[in-house]
Amino acid sequence: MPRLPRSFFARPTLTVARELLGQRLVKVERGKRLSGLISEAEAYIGEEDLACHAKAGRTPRTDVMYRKPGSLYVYFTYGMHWMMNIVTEREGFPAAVLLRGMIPDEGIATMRRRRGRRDHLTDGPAKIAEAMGIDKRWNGIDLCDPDSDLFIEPCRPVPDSLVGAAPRVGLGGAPEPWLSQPWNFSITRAGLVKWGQHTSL
DNA sequence: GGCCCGATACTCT
DNA sequence: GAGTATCGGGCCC
Repeated sequence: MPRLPRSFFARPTLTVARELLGQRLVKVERGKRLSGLISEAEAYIGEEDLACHAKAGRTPRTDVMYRKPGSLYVYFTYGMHWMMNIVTEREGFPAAVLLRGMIPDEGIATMRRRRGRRDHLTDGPAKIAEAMGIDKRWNGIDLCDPDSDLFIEPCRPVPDSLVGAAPRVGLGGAPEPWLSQPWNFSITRAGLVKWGQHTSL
Protein backbone atom coordinates (compact mmCIF):
# COMPACT_ATOMS: atom_id res chain seq x y z
CA MET A 1 0.00 0.00 0.00
CA PRO A 2 1.43 3.42 -0.91
CA ARG A 3 1.80 5.90 1.90
CA LEU A 4 3.06 9.47 2.10
CA PRO A 5 6.79 9.45 2.89
CA ARG A 6 8.54 11.39 5.61
CA SER A 7 9.71 13.94 3.05
CA PHE A 8 6.06 15.02 2.67
CA PHE A 9 5.82 15.96 6.37
CA ALA A 10 9.35 17.38 6.66
CA ARG A 11 8.29 20.68 5.09
CA PRO A 12 6.80 23.97 6.32
CA THR A 13 3.70 23.20 8.38
CA LEU A 14 1.45 25.50 6.34
CA THR A 15 2.42 23.62 3.18
CA VAL A 16 1.76 20.27 4.81
CA ALA A 17 -1.63 21.37 6.19
CA ARG A 18 -2.74 22.68 2.79
CA GLU A 19 -1.51 19.63 0.91
CA LEU A 20 -3.07 17.16 3.33
CA LEU A 21 -6.46 18.20 1.98
CA GLY A 22 -7.81 15.47 -0.27
CA GLN A 23 -5.35 12.86 0.98
CA ARG A 24 -6.66 9.67 2.49
CA LEU A 25 -6.28 8.84 6.18
CA VAL A 26 -6.20 5.04 6.49
CA LYS A 27 -6.29 2.69 9.47
CA VAL A 28 -6.06 -1.06 9.06
CA GLU A 29 -7.88 -3.05 11.74
CA ARG A 30 -7.52 -6.83 11.62
CA GLY A 31 -6.99 -6.59 7.87
CA LYS A 32 -9.96 -4.30 7.26
CA ARG A 33 -9.57 -0.73 6.05
CA LEU A 34 -11.12 2.33 7.66
CA SER A 35 -10.53 5.51 5.70
CA GLY A 36 -11.63 8.97 4.72
CA LEU A 37 -10.49 12.00 2.74
CA ILE A 38 -9.07 14.84 4.79
CA SER A 39 -11.25 17.93 4.36
CA GLU A 40 -9.94 20.27 7.07
CA ALA A 41 -6.50 20.64 8.65
CA GLU A 42 -4.93 23.24 10.93
CA ALA A 43 -1.30 24.25 11.54
CA TYR A 44 0.44 24.78 14.89
CA ILE A 45 3.96 26.06 14.48
CA GLY A 46 6.66 26.22 17.13
CA GLU A 47 7.12 27.64 20.61
CA GLU A 48 6.60 31.17 19.33
CA ASP A 49 3.04 30.32 18.24
CA LEU A 50 1.12 31.17 21.41
CA ALA A 51 -1.81 29.01 20.29
CA CYS A 52 0.45 25.96 20.03
CA HIS A 53 0.79 23.53 22.92
CA ALA A 54 4.56 23.82 22.56
CA LYS A 55 4.40 27.42 23.77
CA ALA A 56 5.16 25.94 27.22
CA GLY A 57 8.21 24.15 25.86
CA ARG A 58 8.99 20.47 25.85
CA THR A 59 6.82 18.76 28.48
CA PRO A 60 5.63 15.15 28.79
CA ARG A 61 2.57 16.02 26.71
CA THR A 62 4.30 17.99 23.96
CA ASP A 63 7.32 15.69 23.67
CA VAL A 64 6.01 14.04 20.50
CA MET A 65 5.80 17.42 18.72
CA TYR A 66 9.61 17.60 18.90
CA ARG A 67 10.11 14.21 17.30
CA LYS A 68 10.55 13.25 13.67
CA PRO A 69 8.02 14.43 11.08
CA GLY A 70 5.32 11.89 10.35
CA SER A 71 4.91 11.04 14.04
CA LEU A 72 1.36 11.06 15.41
CA TYR A 73 0.65 13.46 18.29
CA VAL A 74 -2.49 12.44 20.17
CA TYR A 75 -3.67 14.49 23.11
CA PHE A 76 -6.67 14.57 25.43
CA THR A 77 -8.77 17.64 26.12
CA TYR A 78 -11.99 18.87 27.73
CA GLY A 79 -11.97 15.81 29.96
CA MET A 80 -13.27 13.50 27.26
CA HIS A 81 -11.89 14.03 23.76
CA TRP A 82 -8.85 12.78 21.85
CA MET A 83 -7.31 14.78 19.00
CA MET A 84 -5.01 13.60 16.20
CA ASN A 85 -2.13 15.67 14.86
CA ILE A 86 0.67 14.85 12.45
CA VAL A 87 4.12 16.17 13.35
CA THR A 88 5.84 18.31 10.71
CA GLU A 89 9.08 20.14 9.90
CA ARG A 90 12.41 18.95 11.32
CA GLU A 91 13.15 16.89 14.37
CA GLY A 92 13.65 19.17 17.38
CA PHE A 93 11.25 21.84 16.09
CA PRO A 94 7.74 21.46 17.59
CA ALA A 95 5.05 21.75 14.94
CA ALA A 96 2.06 19.70 13.84
CA VAL A 97 -1.15 19.65 11.81
CA LEU A 98 -4.43 18.97 13.60
CA LEU A 99 -6.88 16.87 11.59
CA ARG A 100 -10.22 18.64 11.96
CA GLY A 101 -12.41 17.21 9.17
CA MET A 102 -12.67 14.05 7.09
CA ILE A 103 -15.08 12.68 4.50
CA PRO A 104 -15.72 9.08 5.57
CA ASP A 105 -15.24 6.45 2.88
CA GLU A 106 -14.24 2.91 3.87
CA GLY A 107 -15.52 1.24 7.06
CA ILE A 108 -18.45 3.59 7.55
CA ALA A 109 -20.47 0.96 9.44
CA THR A 110 -17.68 0.70 12.02
CA MET A 111 -17.42 4.47 12.33
CA ARG A 112 -21.17 4.75 12.78
CA ARG A 113 -21.14 2.14 15.53
CA ARG A 114 -18.36 3.97 17.37
CA ARG A 115 -20.13 7.29 16.96
CA GLY A 116 -23.35 5.96 18.45
CA ARG A 117 -25.13 5.94 15.10
CA ARG A 118 -25.07 9.73 15.04
CA ASP A 119 -25.19 11.42 11.64
CA HIS A 120 -22.05 13.53 11.94
CA LEU A 121 -19.30 10.92 11.80
CA THR A 122 -16.06 12.84 11.23
CA ASP A 123 -16.79 16.59 10.92
CA GLY A 124 -14.69 17.57 13.94
CA PRO A 125 -11.31 16.64 15.42
CA ALA A 126 -12.64 14.58 18.33
CA LYS A 127 -15.17 12.91 16.03
CA ILE A 128 -12.41 11.75 13.69
CA ALA A 129 -10.47 10.21 16.57
CA GLU A 130 -13.56 8.49 17.94
CA ALA A 131 -14.69 7.16 14.55
CA MET A 132 -11.18 5.90 13.75
CA GLY A 133 -10.63 4.41 17.20
CA ILE A 134 -7.63 6.59 18.03
CA ASP A 135 -6.60 7.28 21.64
CA LYS A 136 -3.42 7.63 23.71
CA ARG A 137 -2.25 4.18 22.65
CA TRP A 138 -1.52 5.71 19.23
CA ASN A 139 0.45 8.67 20.55
CA GLY A 140 3.93 8.74 19.05
CA ILE A 141 3.45 6.13 16.34
CA ASP A 142 5.21 6.71 13.03
CA LEU A 143 2.86 7.09 10.05
CA CYS A 144 5.82 6.62 7.69
CA ASP A 145 6.86 3.23 9.08
CA PRO A 146 5.83 0.70 6.42
CA ASP A 147 4.58 -1.60 9.20
CA SER A 148 2.30 0.89 10.96
CA ASP A 149 -1.47 0.33 10.71
CA LEU A 150 -2.16 4.04 10.39
CA PHE A 151 -0.93 6.18 7.51
CA ILE A 152 -1.79 8.73 4.84
CA GLU A 153 -2.36 7.37 1.35
CA PRO A 154 -1.74 9.69 -1.62
CA CYS A 155 -5.06 10.59 -3.20
CA ARG A 156 -6.57 13.28 -5.37
CA PRO A 157 -5.04 16.77 -5.03
CA VAL A 158 -7.53 19.56 -4.32
CA PRO A 159 -7.19 22.65 -6.55
CA ASP A 160 -6.73 26.04 -4.88
CA SER A 161 -10.13 27.16 -6.19
CA LEU A 162 -11.80 24.66 -3.85
CA VAL A 163 -9.75 25.53 -0.74
CA GLY A 164 -10.34 28.19 1.90
CA ALA A 165 -8.01 29.52 4.61
CA ALA A 166 -9.41 30.85 7.89
CA PRO A 167 -8.33 31.57 11.47
CA ARG A 168 -7.87 28.52 13.63
CA VAL A 169 -10.80 27.23 15.66
CA GLY A 170 -11.37 27.27 19.40
CA LEU A 171 -8.33 29.26 20.50
CA GLY A 172 -10.25 31.38 22.97
CA GLY A 173 -7.99 34.02 24.44
CA ALA A 174 -4.84 33.41 22.42
CA PRO A 175 -3.09 36.74 21.73
CA GLU A 176 -2.66 38.34 18.34
CA PRO A 177 -1.32 37.80 15.82
CA TRP A 178 -1.73 34.09 16.57
CA LEU A 179 -5.47 34.31 17.10
CA SER A 180 -6.10 35.56 13.56
CA GLN A 181 -3.48 33.76 11.49
CA PRO A 182 -5.31 32.00 8.63
CA TRP A 183 -3.74 28.66 9.39
CA ASN A 184 -6.91 26.56 9.07
CA PHE A 185 -7.31 25.03 5.62
CA SER A 186 -10.48 23.38 4.39
CA ILE A 187 -12.27 22.24 1.28
CA THR A 188 -15.08 24.74 0.80
CA ARG A 189 -18.72 23.70 0.80
CA ALA A 190 -18.87 24.31 -2.94
CA GLY A 191 -15.67 22.33 -3.27
CA LEU A 192 -17.21 19.36 -1.52
CA VAL A 193 -20.13 19.42 -3.95
CA LYS A 194 -17.77 19.63 -6.91
CA TRP A 195 -15.99 16.62 -5.58
CA GLY A 196 -19.24 14.72 -5.89
CA GLN A 197 -19.23 13.93 -2.21
CA HIS A 198 -22.51 13.93 -0.38
CA THR A 199 -21.87 13.92 3.35
CA SER A 200 -23.01 15.44 6.59
CA LEU A 201 -20.15 17.93 6.52
C1' DG B 1 -29.83 26.39 10.75
C1' DG B 2 -28.46 29.02 15.22
C1' DC B 3 -27.06 29.98 20.48
C1' DC B 4 -26.20 28.52 25.17
C1' DC B 5 -24.35 25.59 28.46
C1' DG B 6 -22.78 21.52 31.05
C1' DA B 7 -19.89 17.44 31.02
C1' DT B 8 -15.38 15.83 32.50
C1' DA B 9 -10.32 14.80 33.61
C1' DC B 10 -5.84 15.87 32.30
C1' DT B 11 -1.79 19.35 32.12
C1' DC B 12 0.93 22.73 33.82
C1' DT B 13 1.19 26.69 37.30
C1' DG C 1 -6.49 25.48 41.02
C1' DA C 2 -7.33 27.27 36.36
C1' DG C 3 -7.68 26.44 31.73
C1' DT C 4 -8.81 23.55 27.94
C1' DA C 5 -6.93 23.07 19.58
C1' DT C 6 -14.86 19.90 21.86
C1' DC C 7 -19.29 17.86 21.63
C1' DG C 8 -24.17 17.19 21.97
C1' DG C 9 -28.64 18.27 23.93
C1' DG C 10 -32.12 21.68 24.67
C1' DC C 11 -34.23 25.29 22.94
C1' DC C 12 -35.65 28.74 19.41
C1' DC C 13 -36.40 29.99 15.33
